[in-house]
Amino acid sequence: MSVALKAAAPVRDADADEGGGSQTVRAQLRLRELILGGELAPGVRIPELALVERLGVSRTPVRAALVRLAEEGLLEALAGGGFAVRDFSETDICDAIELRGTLEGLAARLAAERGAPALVLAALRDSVERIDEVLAPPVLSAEAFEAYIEQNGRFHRLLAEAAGSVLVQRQIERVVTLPFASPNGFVMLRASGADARDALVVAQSQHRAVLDAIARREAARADAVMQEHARLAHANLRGALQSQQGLLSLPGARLIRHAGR
Amino acid sequence: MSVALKAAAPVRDADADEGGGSQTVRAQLRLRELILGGELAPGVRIPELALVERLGVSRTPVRAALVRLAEEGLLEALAGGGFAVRDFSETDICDAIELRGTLEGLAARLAAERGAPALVLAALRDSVERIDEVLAPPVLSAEAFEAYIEQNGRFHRLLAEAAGSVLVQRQIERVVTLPFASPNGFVMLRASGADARDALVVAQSQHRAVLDAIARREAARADAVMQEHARLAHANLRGALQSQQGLLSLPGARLIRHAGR
DNA sequence: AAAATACAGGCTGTATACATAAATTCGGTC
DNA sequence: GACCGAATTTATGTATACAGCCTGTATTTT
Repeated sequence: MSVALKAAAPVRDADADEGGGSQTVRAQLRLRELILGGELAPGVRIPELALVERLGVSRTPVRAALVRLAEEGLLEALAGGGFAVRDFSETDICDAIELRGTLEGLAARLAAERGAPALVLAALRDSVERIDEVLAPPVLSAEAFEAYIEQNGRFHRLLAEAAGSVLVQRQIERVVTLPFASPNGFVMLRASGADARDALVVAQSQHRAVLDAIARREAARADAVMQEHARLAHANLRGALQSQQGLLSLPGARLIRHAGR
Repeated sequence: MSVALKAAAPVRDADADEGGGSQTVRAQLRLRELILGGELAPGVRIPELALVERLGVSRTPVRAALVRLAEEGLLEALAGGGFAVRDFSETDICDAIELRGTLEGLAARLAAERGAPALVLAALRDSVERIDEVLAPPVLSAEAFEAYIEQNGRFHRLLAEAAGSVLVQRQIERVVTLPFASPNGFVMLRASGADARDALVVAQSQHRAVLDAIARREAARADAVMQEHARLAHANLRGALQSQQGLLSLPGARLIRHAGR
């Protein structure tokens, strides 16, 4: 009973002091890593005590983290109590991509209709320019890909902000939490392909188009372009599903339920 | 310390045994009622102990309910810990309506593209027929309004189901949780108006149009009609904001932050 | 032999006790 | 009289103890 001996111990324990936040936040982050890393089998109940052991915190923050991640959609609440890792079908992934496209389209439309804040617009322009620089050389290095992923993520975050609606922003954040729905979800597994740069060039042209549409207040165009932008991920998904080994490199690949099982 | 005396008492207490579910679910429902009823001032921190007293359960389920409702968007997590009731601007309400329209449009589009399950389609038809019956008489009774609200809610729930995507369904449910974003949000405060029946007739014509579009697999039409359908709420909102007293009758009216404050 | 029931084990849901951090108030000093 | 600091009070975050429920297994009965 090493746990029992810890009674009345100071909160800040020596072991596992990685995250900066509270125990709950740390547990939530660590647990998400565990899920996305595929270390917890989908569908089977996760005993809370197992997580207490693995995460090094007591049941209360574990439980809080479980509830949070269930609301996030990564876990499902079981009938007899407790939680299990959700698994996602191919259709679910398509839906998630479509959902992101729809919501980002809405964000772009609202930004165009109402006008985005000058600061956000400037940041968006900066983001696009930086991606231009990244894509300038005819062959991309690994660092270039890294930089693209960072700026791409920034662009999409800024776009969600540009709508000026916390509600829309929250909703987008929630969808993007699912690993395959992330704007960067399928980017990395294209890194090896010969047409890797071409795919990013196309995506970047859409970035520029959306930005232009928002600046010119062309709402319908902004919406349409952003929806199409998300659909790039569909093509990437199809490609990834054919070359099996590519799929395994993306975060949360183990959560995908294959037809066989 | 009446609370302390309850120590080791059986879980099923005699008092406040309304809801059937667990303590947490009961606390969540009761707390939502409290928030929507405007009994908790927006912006100020809610002491957990106050809720323990009002809800008659211990801190653990109270805390769980707080976390759930924060994820739902009705509460905001404060910087120094704890939670407070969120308040919503007029823009937020518009956004919520637009968001619902966009997501329900997506659901309708997906249902049209992929084909809705026969059972769901039949239920949708039944729902529309029942609303037809409700709207048949030239003057509507209070019971008729009640019946409309029930069937309208059923129609929208079924539509979210018709897309065949749990992801989309969940997302819609989340938006609808906000009182003013509900499909029935502004229906009741039109009950008194002279053109009350006319508004419902228009809405019903759109119900029929969406259903027709889904059945004929006309995806773009289904999407467009559903978006326009949600925009009826915009007009209702404008009307409600002009005649002040109407606003107070809708659930969660106290959460609306007025320009003055 | 098969099915149903009873028992046991473990797990979750719930309640409370404790420690730490924050806010407010009171007292002292400038 | 006003401002700053310290102490007290309170509230949250965390840990654990307890009780009911579900599940799985074994035994008994038909």
